[in-house]
Amino acid sequence: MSQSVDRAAAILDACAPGPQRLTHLADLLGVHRSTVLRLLQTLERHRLVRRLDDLTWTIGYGLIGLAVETLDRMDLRTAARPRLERLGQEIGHTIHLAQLDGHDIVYVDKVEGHGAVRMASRIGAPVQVHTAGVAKAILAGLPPDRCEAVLASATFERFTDSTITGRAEFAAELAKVRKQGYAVDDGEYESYLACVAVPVRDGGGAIRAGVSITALCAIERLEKLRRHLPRLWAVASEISRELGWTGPAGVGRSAG
Amino acid sequence: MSQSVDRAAAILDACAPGPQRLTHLADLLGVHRSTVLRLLQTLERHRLVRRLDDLTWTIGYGLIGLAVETLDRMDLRTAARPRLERLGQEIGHTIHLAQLDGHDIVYVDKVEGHGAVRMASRIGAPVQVHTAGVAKAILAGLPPDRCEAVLASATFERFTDSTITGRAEFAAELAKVRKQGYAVDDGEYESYLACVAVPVRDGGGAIRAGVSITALCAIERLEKLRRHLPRLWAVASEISRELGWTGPAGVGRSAG
DNA sequence: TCCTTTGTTGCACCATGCGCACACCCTTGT
DNA sequence: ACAAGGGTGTGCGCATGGTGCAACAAAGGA
Repeated sequence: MSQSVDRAAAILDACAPGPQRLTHLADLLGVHRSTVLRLLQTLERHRLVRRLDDLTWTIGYGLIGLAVETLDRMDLRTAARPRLERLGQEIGHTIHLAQLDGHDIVYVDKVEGHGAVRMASRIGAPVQVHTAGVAKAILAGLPPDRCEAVLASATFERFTDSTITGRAEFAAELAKVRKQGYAVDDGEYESYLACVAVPVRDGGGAIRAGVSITALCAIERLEKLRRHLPRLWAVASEISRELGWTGPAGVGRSAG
Repeated sequence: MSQSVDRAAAILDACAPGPQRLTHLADLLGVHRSTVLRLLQTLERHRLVRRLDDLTWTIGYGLIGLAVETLDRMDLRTAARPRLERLGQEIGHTIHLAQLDGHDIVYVDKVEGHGAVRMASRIGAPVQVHTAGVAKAILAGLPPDRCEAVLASATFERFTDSTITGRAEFAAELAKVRKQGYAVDDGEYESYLACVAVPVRDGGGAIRAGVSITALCAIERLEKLRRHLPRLWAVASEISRELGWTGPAGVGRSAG
């Protein structure tokens, strides 16, 4: 492990929520401000941070460029993006695409809904594995050992009255997802949000990703969101095909 | 300067174009593979890189999250995004938003056009300062010393027959931009692309950003793109107002 | 005008980062 | 079945790079 790189990474983490002063970063890291300044100067040289006019430090465009270049080259996103944009245009709700990443599930794409309210979810951020529809859609399609590995770190924290907090109860929920071919988040993370989600298959037919539609309950309750499932299954299936999957055609539990 | 952080940053740069093997990164950096492995392990711990199933290394979701979080918090982007999406929806061409960053100009937002062809421009990437319309729109509005500082590193490389390669010629072009209130790229970078651009003002009235419309000449030549200028000036003005600018209302040279 | 805070730099010291040697794993060829 | 080649991963001793300190500069507020 490299201590200097560790510190540099901590500086980057600290700068993402907003520009930070040198002395604040030194306090945060517990090192001398001359140490932080040298780390910042090296990060600045690579455009990973930049210094603003008021002498605060923020994330640099070089880092942003690395992230955007990486996202632009992801097959899953390339296959999904135009389809998610069209779907978002049609139905007007927030669309998420998420992918398994080791023992995490992360958002990899997002199409904002038409309404005045924006979801706080963010590309690159981890998904709540025990509440998010898209997480359940993926977990339900994983081999048991892989599913267990992802859930090993889950705390099953109660967020609302609807949150599933028991592991046995959650296993039953996943069995239900496998049976019906889609997952839901029925106010389990935020009581006023509802979501339906379906899995996306990779070229080998394995489930590594999922796509979801989320809406405010005040705008569209879960029952009405379910009406979009045929369309969502179709989108998932198209994405899966573009990734090389050659399984059964059509909508429903076999799709995606 | 920190040598370890320098190397870690070089690893990140190398991974953005695509996943890389350990031995390749060691060759690239000219250090021992055990050195690279330890740097990678530290970067992985902070989710700045991730290891794929085939043991190659790629940019991690943690880094992507830092970038997206930073972009999401930028006032300029927040003000611009819904307006650029609406404009893109209306006219169907690629829209760019770029901002001055020290002595560089970088793309900070982009709305893809409707057509089958996608522009290679990328958020976070630097703009060609002597050819891009959006760069000329910004440069024309800078104080002379600031403009010179940006141009100091420009090479005025000839890309097409239309490229402006003389500094005096370029100064004349900027004078023209000031006079007419908009800039163009008339096949100066790629012969088959045309673009119109206008500046965006910050809260204090200074010009630090610009917005542009780009199209394939085969779809819409420069003369027709000019017809979108009233709409583009209006968008730039709205963005400027949301950033706190209180200057003259209306379209034309005074706008944005 | 003075004090405080923040940012910056040169220098000496020591803790960390380095490469080496070895081990392990996987694939390919005989 | 075994050997060879290529790639990855780790423990350890040592040299060097990263560190904090002291001093200085700049800016802002009392």
